[in-house]
Amino acid sequence: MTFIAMDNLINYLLQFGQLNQQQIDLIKSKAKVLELKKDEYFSEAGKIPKRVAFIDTGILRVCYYNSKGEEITKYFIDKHNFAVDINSFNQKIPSSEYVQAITDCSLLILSTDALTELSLTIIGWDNIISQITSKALIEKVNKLSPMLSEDATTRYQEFLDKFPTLANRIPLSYLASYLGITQSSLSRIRKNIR
Amino acid sequence: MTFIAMDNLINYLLQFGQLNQQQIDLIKSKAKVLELKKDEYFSEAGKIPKRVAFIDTGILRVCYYNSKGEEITKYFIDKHNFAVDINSFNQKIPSSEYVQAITDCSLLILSTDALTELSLTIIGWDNIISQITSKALIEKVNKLSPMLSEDATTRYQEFLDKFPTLANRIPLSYLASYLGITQSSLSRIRKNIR
DNA sequence: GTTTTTTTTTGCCAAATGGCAAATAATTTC
DNA sequence: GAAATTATTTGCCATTTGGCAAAAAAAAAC
Repeated sequence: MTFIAMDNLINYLLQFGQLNQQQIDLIKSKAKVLELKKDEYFSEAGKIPKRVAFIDTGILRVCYYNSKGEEITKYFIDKHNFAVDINSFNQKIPSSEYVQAITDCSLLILSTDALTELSLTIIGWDNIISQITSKALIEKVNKLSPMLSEDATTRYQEFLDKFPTLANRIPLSYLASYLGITQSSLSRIRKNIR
Repeated sequence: MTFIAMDNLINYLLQFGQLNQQQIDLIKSKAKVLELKKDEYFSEAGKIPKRVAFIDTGILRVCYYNSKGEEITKYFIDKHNFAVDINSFNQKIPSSEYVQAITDCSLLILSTDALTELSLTIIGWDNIISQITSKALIEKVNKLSPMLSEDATTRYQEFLDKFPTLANRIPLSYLASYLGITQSSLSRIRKNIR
């Protein structure tokens, strides 16, 4: 189990740069397994993030409370991606977001200290991290941008394409706020699609 | 003129890391002034980007054609920011976006070659660029994300707040597609606000 | 396996936005 | 500066989405 998870992490990293066996072993020695049950939080608003997670299995969501006090799901993070409030993590400032498991999750955790050591030890580590960061952010921008000009039904169907099994297992409110519509509207959209 | 522009670039970079005088002089020697007239393109879809621009004065927009063939303005880039299709630039693949001056612009250009030399010569350059990249992308995500749950009038007013003088000087179509609404809807929103 | 609580659906109507075409207004061309 | 072109506004009506509350369904607690 743990073994496969570590390999998934290493394979993910190898997409972005080369690593020799010694470096791979170092990374594996620093990564710790964390199992989260559905609904448990990986990180919370108000706290300075002290670790990043590589999702081996499961799905997380990132959410926050807007100025009207409504809980908004900002995005979902699928397995084989990193989860962290990158802004707060880099700047070492309290996060304004919650990161929550919406299914049972198996994560690999790298602490700030571990990341610092990897950065100091592995030539090219910073470059790998930098590429991963910008790739993830570019994907978010490219996902969000067209959503603005699509109608809610289209946005819902694209969510279904990306997370086919998820729609009926998570609270309607998570999905509605992500899509930018009310719960009742989403409920009607669902009815019309069937 | 040029002098002040260079200082603006250097001051911008210094927000993200230290540079000594020699490094500053090197950067200044590599940056070339480019003046764009309103409506001219800085880069075009289909071409591999070969340079980045620091906007000294003026405003650019990034746009693309969606699957319906509609031209969508993805975002506006204000002065004292970098403009580039970061994804295509990094991956050296053809861009899917146009970057166009929507006012007369004064830009400082860094070519791929110049950037490579800066990267090889200046310790910490890559880190500065990496920080700038992720900051810009995070800002875009944080801008786009709440727009989904706002109504069009609110989105328009936020645009007015950010670019107070621009709204009546650019084609309605640029703004409407950015806001995710039709031209006629935007026209009516304008009328109602007055 | 009831009871309680939470979530989702539905009805009703209002408000927002879209689609299309015609009318104005503004800009460009000659 | 008149004509032609382009951009914006407006009218009309359809569709989408919101707001609120009640009903129904599902999930949780006992």
